[in-house]
Amino acid sequence: MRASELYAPTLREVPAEAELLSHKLMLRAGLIRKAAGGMYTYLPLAWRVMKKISQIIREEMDAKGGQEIMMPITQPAEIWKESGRWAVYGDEMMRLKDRHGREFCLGPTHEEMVTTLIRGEVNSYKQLPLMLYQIQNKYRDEIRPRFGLMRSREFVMKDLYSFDKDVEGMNISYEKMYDAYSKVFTRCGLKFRAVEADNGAIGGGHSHEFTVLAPSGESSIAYCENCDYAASDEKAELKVITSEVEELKSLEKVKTPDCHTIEMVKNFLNVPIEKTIKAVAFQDDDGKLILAFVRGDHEVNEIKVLNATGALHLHMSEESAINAVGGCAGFMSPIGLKDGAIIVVDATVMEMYNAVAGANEIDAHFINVTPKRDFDAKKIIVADIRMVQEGDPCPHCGESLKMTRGIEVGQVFTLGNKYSKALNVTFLDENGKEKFFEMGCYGIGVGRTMAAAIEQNNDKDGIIWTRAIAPFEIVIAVVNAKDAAQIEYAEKLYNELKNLGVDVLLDDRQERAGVKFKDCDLIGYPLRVTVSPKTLDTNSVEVKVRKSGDIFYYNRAECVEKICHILNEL
RNA sequence: CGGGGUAUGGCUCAGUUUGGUAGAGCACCUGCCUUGGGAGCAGGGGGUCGUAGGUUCAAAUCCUAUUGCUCCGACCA
Repeated sequence: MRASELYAPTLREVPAEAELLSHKLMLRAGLIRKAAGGMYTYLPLAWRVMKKISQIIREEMDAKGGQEIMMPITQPAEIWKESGRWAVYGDEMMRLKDRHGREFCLGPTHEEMVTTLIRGEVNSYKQLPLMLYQIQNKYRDEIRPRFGLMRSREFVMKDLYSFDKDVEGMNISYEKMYDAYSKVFTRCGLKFRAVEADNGAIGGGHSHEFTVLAPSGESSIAYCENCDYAASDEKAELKVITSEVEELKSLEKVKTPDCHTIEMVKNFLNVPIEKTIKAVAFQDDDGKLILAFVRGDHEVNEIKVLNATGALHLHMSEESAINAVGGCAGFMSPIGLKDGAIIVVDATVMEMYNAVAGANEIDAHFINVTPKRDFDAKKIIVADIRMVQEGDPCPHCGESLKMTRGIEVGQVFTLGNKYSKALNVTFLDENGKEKFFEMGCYGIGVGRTMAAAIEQNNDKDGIIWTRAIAPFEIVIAVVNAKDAAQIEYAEKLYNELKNLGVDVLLDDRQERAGVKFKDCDLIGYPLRVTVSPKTLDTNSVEVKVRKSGDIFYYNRAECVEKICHILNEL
């Protein structure tokens, strides 16, 4: 490919619409252009990257027995009504009607499609396991598309669906996909973690999110450097922190004028923050008051509160609800409250001795609170309800957890028979018994993977592609393209490399050298070979590694071999 | 859906307060010059100022409505 023929409109200035670094770089480097909110055209460079990522995915899916298919983007409403998700999916689903008024949607996902595909066709356990996948556009009418390809309304996704005869088989398929995903993201040169995730409404099975580590990511994860443990911040389990047993002092009420925050109480009474108990008041959808208590230096994890109480949604409570049970905002504790509230106490709080907690009256706190003694065990729920913090012990090995942010690029989870049951799709097992398929589904955002790679690999000059997914592996920059000698020299080298199967771009544009160098750095080809009057004089070439900035000079005779060698190291 | 911002040439923006007939830089075209880090000189093309109403002798500018985009929040496989 010649740069003079390549459609890659680079920009000097950043369009105002972009905020995220990867988004800015993709626009500036001429990778993408916006068509509408959350919808982008992939220009040649981006599409080359996407094709390379897709190919890696294909190879790894096929290696596990996956078979590629292509299902329609447009799906009939009937199957969604049958599974019950036509109503559940809400505004996020793009809906349309044909000329006869029949309802369709643009597929946000394809469980219904693939499950009904095999309905009546796969009838025997002998045909299992089966893994089908596609790489195709998905549609989700996001409330707020943003960050370019990170959160768009139309996006390219690989989705694979596994069908097994039993849970055991399903778990094997899951493990295969977990392994395949690790290989895919490793080959893409990404630093990532497989993060334990919540299965949410589906429940029961396993779920991992494959998260690329990047400070700009939308999700926050806790991970351990000592073992493999990693979990989303909301999912991260926490062990009880025990404190040294102390001699119990008697409960005492003290005046704490105007001390309605933990910080003020701590300072006023001059106690360490670890000796204080904090209250957070929620109400569920029915208006039921839920009081959550954690140690003063901890934060409440709302998801865990939901799980502990069985509530479906939480919002901050009205003051009147607090007053109704004899509480007092800013000065609350479980001691002496009237019935009517669900009280959830973090397990770590139950291990505290002689602590400070609210007295349920204005400007007063209790001191010497020992929850084991002073809280009414019959009226409280004890559970892990705190949010993980940096330095908390790993639930697997006990080492300190680290916190980081990440971009979710893939997810694997087991579905069980949720969809086969809803859509009534069965087969006959060894005993001639009718059974529902045990399914799993596994997604990778292709565009998001590309964006994440940029987010993780860039510098002030632009993108730094890893070789495996670079739009071109090498660019040959001709300093003066009007000089026939340089062009001729470069073309010869270009052909040699091309014949060896190297993915090479010849920058033969009649631009000044500075423009070419800037573009090369911005687009981020892993290797740049420069042909100039200087190199011509010495019958050599200059090779620059984008990532390290290292520059090498090689004689013409040995340069092809040397270039291939460097390439293999990248 | 709530709150803010914004809309002027392909891009970045000025001009709006105080109405007077549209500007800069970059990009583009032509020529010259130049070729190791987004050069220089000269000439040139391109905008019904988001849209629709209204006020006015006169509207990019003031008023009303509407739409797109964007940020924060809520929400989110």
